[in-house]
Amino acid sequence: MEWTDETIARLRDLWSQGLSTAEIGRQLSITKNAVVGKAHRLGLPPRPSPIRNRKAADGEAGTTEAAPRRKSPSKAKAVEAAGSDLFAEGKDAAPAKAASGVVEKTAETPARKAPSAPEAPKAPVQPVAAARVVSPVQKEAAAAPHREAPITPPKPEPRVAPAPRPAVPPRFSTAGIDRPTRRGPSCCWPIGDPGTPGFHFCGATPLPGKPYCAEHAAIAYVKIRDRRD
DNA sequence: CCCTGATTCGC
DNA sequence: GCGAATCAGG
Repeated sequence: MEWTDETIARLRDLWSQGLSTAEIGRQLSITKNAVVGKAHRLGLPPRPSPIRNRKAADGEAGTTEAAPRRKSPSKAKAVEAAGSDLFAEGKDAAPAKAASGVVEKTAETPARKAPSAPEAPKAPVQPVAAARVVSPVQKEAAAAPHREAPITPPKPEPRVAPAPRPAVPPRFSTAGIDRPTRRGPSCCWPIGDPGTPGFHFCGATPLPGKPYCAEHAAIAYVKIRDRRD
């Protein structure tokens, strides 16, 4: 995966908007693992994860286990490697088991529920805008690749949801982020890193029904259009 | 079962 | 650095 400044910017954008990793991955045509991995490397703020930290609050009894989370995949290998030592004889360890595409990735479920709106995290992250629900459209596009239209290509049709004006009430200090002076629609393409002093939005006049101006809409949606396979 | 994100580790 | 494999909670 080529992590260009563009893709990273989009990753950060989508990430800060609270989209799920899988969703981000879909929009970027990468796996959620890639998204999560990259997000971590970028040091993006972790979003409420389904799994709790085993010891969110310490002070419990017991204790000796500082970090027994080491099960890790290496175990399989360790067994495989060291297996010849103890258990080699009686039975084969049969290390292969989970490897088979167990859950896989829900390849292309035709009818997927729209990504539920992520709850606002209490963490110091600030959702800048509502999540863009674009998946259904994508699915639609992908679901109907079979179109006999040699001479009459159906209208290009924006593959993105209209995305109503978010109009996010500034509950926290937005000082430093230059907001559009007027209240009309403005391009909300993020410039810079959210949370840093220089961060701001494009602010140009967006395309009708789109959250971005022509320039950024091209960047934002080209991949989506391209990703349909 | 499905979803989710986190972590590890081979590449 | 990257991401698949894996783990683990809801």
